[in-house]
Amino acid sequence: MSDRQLRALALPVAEAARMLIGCTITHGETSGAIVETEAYHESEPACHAFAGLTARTWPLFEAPEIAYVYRSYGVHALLNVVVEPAGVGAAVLIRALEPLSGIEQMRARRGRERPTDLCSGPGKLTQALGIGLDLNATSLLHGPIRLGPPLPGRGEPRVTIGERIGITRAVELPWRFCAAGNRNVSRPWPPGLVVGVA
DNA sequence: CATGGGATTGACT
DNA sequence: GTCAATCCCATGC
Repeated sequence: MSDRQLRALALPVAEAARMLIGCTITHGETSGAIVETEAYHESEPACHAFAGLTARTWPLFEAPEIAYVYRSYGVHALLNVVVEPAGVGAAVLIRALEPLSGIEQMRARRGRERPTDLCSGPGKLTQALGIGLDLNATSLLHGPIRLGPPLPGRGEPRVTIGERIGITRAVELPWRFCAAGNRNVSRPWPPGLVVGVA
């Protein structure tokens, strides 16, 4: 992570979520570029931290640069980047990656062949990268999971902004960010959902 | 202490 | 389009 990237994690969560588009996630031999994120903040009821400091949510209130990994629907592990200063419950959900390396290992773990089936969803990408609940609250700077800056030569990705997916509360917040036109996003945009491009 | 509900996915009609 | 899997946690009695 560059100094600029590190400072971005202290920004308000929606800003951090947009900055993380294009950054890389690495675990072992597998890695990918982030193409879809969502912001979650303690002030709104879709965020786990809305419930306050509990046995489940405590990592959200730690200093940034650690992972928050939790079990979804009793089945999947979902990966978040904890952001904003310690004491503030906020995190960015990593919803999709563009596979970069270790693709054969991803195929083996996922039981799928097509590259767009490997990391095109928050539960898929943790399976493809071998990220489980045991990595909750671990450092994203020192590993085992590593967060890295965008690949050189790609330029600033165009980012589309819309409403978050799969939630029932605070649905109106425009806190979903996608690399424009990338085929690895978890779901295409329903007509009329896009509210802006950054 | 019982219960309900997901920041999802894949299989199936 | 529908639906089950599966389990931890938050909530409420």
